[in-house]
Amino acid sequence: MKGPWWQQRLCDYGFRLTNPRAMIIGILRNTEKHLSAEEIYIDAVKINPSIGLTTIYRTLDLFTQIGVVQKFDFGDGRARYELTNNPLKKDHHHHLVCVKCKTIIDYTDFVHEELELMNKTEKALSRKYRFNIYHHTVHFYGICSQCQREG
Amino acid sequence: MKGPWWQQRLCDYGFRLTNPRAMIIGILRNTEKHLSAEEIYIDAVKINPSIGLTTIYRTLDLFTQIGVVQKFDFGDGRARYELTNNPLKKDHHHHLVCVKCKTIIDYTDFVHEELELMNKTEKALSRKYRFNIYHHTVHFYGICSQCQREG
DNA sequence: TTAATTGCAAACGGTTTGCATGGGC
DNA sequence: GCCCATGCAAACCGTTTGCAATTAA
Repeated sequence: MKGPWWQQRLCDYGFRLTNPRAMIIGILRNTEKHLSAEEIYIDAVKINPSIGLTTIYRTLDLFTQIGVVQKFDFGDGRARYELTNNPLKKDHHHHLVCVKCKTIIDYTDFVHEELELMNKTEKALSRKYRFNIYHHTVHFYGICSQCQREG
Repeated sequence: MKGPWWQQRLCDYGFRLTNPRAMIIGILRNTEKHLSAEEIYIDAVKINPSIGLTTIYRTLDLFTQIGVVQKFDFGDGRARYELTNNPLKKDHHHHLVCVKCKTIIDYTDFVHEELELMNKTEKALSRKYRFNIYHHTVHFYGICSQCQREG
């Protein structure tokens, strides 16, 4: 085979389980959470203690660029990643964020209605701007009830 | 007057123009851009050379919490701020982001339709979760046409 | 005279980079 | 042998914090 591994077809990755790519995909496949690079690293070390955090970052960056994983920013100062089309995930990224205490609420209200519009918008934007769109986020920012009470 | 300045009514701020609050509001009022803390600092230094970056951060954080400014994260590693209800701004935060070259496109398509749904959702979420919502963002992530071409 | 505000420098924390080593065709 | 991949340590960079000094009421 010629060229770096990620330019080859993704489905025929024939590497060992201790391989960074295999580990990261495996870890992300088995969780419903949004894992940070460090959380993935902690899990990866259990499989292959000699892996480095740098490799995790580099692999995740590549995966993000080729669309295998999605990178999210929840405003807590660290990026979070999840596998594209993970069947375990409901895959809705609609959040209520408190700008004071940084609490994040995953809301599920109106998601159906929103998704309908989002998908329609996504299609139209893809066409118009020739973007290959992987995912979207909807964030509402404000003050939670707790913080309102505390003035 | 008793208590810290920000617990007093905001409209009667009677401080000098070299005061951090006055400078930041003035700077944000006169731009259509999303400024980062450092960009605001650079402008502020022109008015009052003795101001420190720390004060900019602290003031912006307070302004964000009391709703005077809105804090945005565009994924470029630095926070960006803008004045709430700035008449210079169209105030729509709907973006297309390329995960490869980090290009950001402000799209205006479907904004009317989206805003309608967003406002409806905002009202319902406010009520249900007792959130005092200031603003929202809609982000689509993917690969731009340029980056698709470059493989 | 008491509390709030500020600037400086240092710390912090997540991420990136330089570089030398190691591994796979 | 030649890329490519990897780990380590150090650098990076936006942001936060400790603290002493200053300012405002």
